[in-house]
Parts: sequence; structure tokens; C-alpha cells
Amino acid sequence: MSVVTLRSRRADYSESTRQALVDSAVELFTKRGYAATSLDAVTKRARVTKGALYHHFSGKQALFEAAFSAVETAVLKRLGEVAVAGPGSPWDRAMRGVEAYVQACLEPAYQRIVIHEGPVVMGWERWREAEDHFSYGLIRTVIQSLIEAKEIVELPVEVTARMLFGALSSGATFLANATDPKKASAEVSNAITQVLTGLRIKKDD
Amino acid sequence: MSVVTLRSRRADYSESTRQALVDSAVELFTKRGYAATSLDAVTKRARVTKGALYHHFSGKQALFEAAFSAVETAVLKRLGEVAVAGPGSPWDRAMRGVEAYVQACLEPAYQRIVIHEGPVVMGWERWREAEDHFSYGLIRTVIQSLIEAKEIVELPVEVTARMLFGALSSGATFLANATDPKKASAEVSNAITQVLTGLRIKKDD
DNA sequence: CATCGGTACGTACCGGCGGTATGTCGTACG
DNA sequence: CGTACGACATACCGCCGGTACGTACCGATG
Repeated sequence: MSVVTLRSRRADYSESTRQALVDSAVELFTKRGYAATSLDAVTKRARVTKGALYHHFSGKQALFEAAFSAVETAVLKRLGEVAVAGPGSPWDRAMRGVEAYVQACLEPAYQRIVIHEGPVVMGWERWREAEDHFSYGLIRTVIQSLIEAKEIVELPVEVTARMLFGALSSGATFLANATDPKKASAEVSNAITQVLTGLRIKKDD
Repeated sequence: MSVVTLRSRRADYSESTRQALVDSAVELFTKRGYAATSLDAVTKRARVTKGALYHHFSGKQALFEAAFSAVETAVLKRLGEVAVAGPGSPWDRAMRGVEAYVQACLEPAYQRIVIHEGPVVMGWERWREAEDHFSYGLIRTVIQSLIEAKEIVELPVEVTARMLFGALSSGATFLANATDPKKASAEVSNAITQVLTGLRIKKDD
């Protein structure tokens, strides 16, 4: 449906080089960080020149934001299937979501680009706005559903979500740098479970 | 005691210019961020040249670390008086410590230099090592004392401290950007209190 | 008091990098 | 079939971190 006008071959090429630039950016930003990554390195890896880069993006920051969105979109896709959809009570889905998010945080690209460098490169305010549509928005939704379902005590959604977001990110960062990932993973999950259980309202039905 | 050899006037001057450079760096790194701050701007504000800067510091990173330590030392001084020393039970001191730490996080220099840009500029591993001797080390100590005093459930200290650290930082960042700081401050404190209370062991004595 | 060594800077310069201005080639379109 | 526009490539500029080198001044020493 709606395939009225064919997509031109030229547009395909353009989209392809744009994607190559984003992929290259994600790779290098993840490995070396934003500051230590030169645009020449990005274009070289994508087998184009700076002319192409500045044709598709307004500058280095815009390229970073494109990489940011790419990583977030990929992570959120995997995450949404587990936490938002899927069977079970709000509580069960939340617990599965936490588990899945911690796993997602282990991805180096997500850690470095989204969590660590995102606020610094984009500025906290802009980063926050972007995050509303991605991982943070999801966490916020989960918290809200838990409160509305009377699963946990009534807390201000915004603050609670922000702090849980921070705790999860820190936990995942710790986990990613741990010498014993198996053990650390269990510890993180356990700690989060303990905290959320501590906030849980005892059901008497 | 031990004033055997006088401190030379020359050494005083040297220390003074070093301090001026650090102060200038803290100011500019806080206002414009690390990347957007040129060394020329730092030296200009300190009324010296790059020769002086590179005499005292090995480079821009080393200057940042000096600024980092300066901010952390100042914050920790105020914090230690409240949380470590002072009267009351471990629980009471911990609660006062949390309160004080959230307040400390409101300082723009602490937020930007220590929390946000620290891990990015210094690298997470090195940042973590440095933090062991500063705020994180303090939080870790508080958590440990709470567990040893059987005030809260037994959790792995390292993970718990890391995640509480992340939660507090995120909470404070949210608080710093809130439109209604009074209300936000109360919400943050309340949320933290709820979480810690949820982890508390009911004493029956 | 003259000399001398070293510290604490200042000055001049280099290379790399982000960004820009301009040229060029091919493709779709009238 | 010309032509206009999109999709790049090329050449260049200015800023900034870092380095090499020069210099003035303090302090110890004979």
C-alpha cells in the first residue's frame, strides 16, 4: 500500500551512505569516545569524505545525535517486546523489564553513547528531552503503571523514575566493569529486586 | 612545631599561580564544560600564559583532575562533618548524610565536573578510582555501617553503594534542573527515605 | 659580593581537527 | 537532449592543544 512513486536509485544510494556514516560513528564513538574520534576517521571508515558527512549532517554534534538515536532505537526495540507487551501482571512485567534493561546496559555502545557521553555531548537538557522518547520514557511508564496498579507505594513518578534510571545505569556500568560478571549480574538484579520489594504494597486478597 | 626551614617566597608565588589556575579551571569547566573551555581562556583568567600552565600541569586532562580534586575536597569537607562525625545512631547519621549529599550535588561545579564530565574526561576506570577516596567512598562507608549495624537488610556493599550513588546523583541532577526546587527537593528526600525504609530491618527491642 | 644553577615562567611555533566554500559529476525531468 | 539539482569530493581556514626554546629572577655557594 502507498507504493505510488518508486523510490529513486539515487535516494537509495544516499540513504546507504548516510547509514554507513551512522554505523561508522556508532562504532568509533563507542570504541574511542566522542572527543577522541575525528570526523576524518569516521568518513574514512565509511569510505567517503567530509563533503558527504556535512551534506547529511550539520556537524559533529548532529552526527552524534544520529548515532545516539540509532543505538536507542535498537535497544528500545528489544526492550519494548519484553516490558510493554508480553503476558503477566504489571509487577512481573516490570521485573522482566528491569532484567532486560540491565542486560541492554551491558552493550558498550549504549553505555558509552547514551549513558555516559550523551548528557555531556548533547547537554543535559537536550539529552533529557531525547530520553523521554527512549529508555527513560519506558522506565517512567513502567513506574507509573506500578503505582497506578497499587503495586508499590505512591511516589512522585518523575523523581522515582529518574532515580531508578540512575541506579540501573550505575548498576549496569559496575556490572560491565566487574571481574566476575556472573556474580555481579546476580547482585545487581538482587539489589534492585530488594529495593522494589521494599516499596511493594502487601496485597491481602 | 616543625617550622625548621622557612618556606621560600618564590614557592609561595608558585603555589599561588597554581591555585589561580585551578580556580580558573573550576570556574570555566563548570560554566562552559571541558571541551568548550580553551587553555588560553583558563590562563587568561588566571593572568598567566600557557608556559605557566604547562609548568604546573602535564596537560589539559591533568588540569581537569586538579579541578576535580579541588571540588571534591571542598564538598567532602562539608560532608564529612555531617555524616561521619556527629551524634546519633548510624541510621540517623545516614539520613542526615543523604540530605547533605543531595544538597552538595546542587553545587554546579560538583554536578558538572565530578558527576557528569568526570567519567567522560578521566575515563570511567580512573574516575572510579578517584571517587573511592571522595564522595563514593563516603557513601560506601555509610552503607557498610548500616549493614554492619543490622539497620538494613544484608546486601553486597559495592553494588548497593554504586546504585545508591547513581540514584542520588540522578536525583540531584533532576533537582538542579527542576522548575520548583523546593518541591523537587522534598520529593527526592522523600523517595530516598522510602527506599531506605523499605530496606530497613524491623527492630524488636 | 660575584657567580652560577635551577625554578618559574613567557614566546613562538607546529600539527591536527572541526568547519566552510567551492567545484564536479551524474541522474532525473521537462 | 539540455538543464537543474542533489550528492558528493577537494581545498582551505582558524582555532586549539601541545612542544621547544628562551629568559628573568631567586637562592645557595665560595
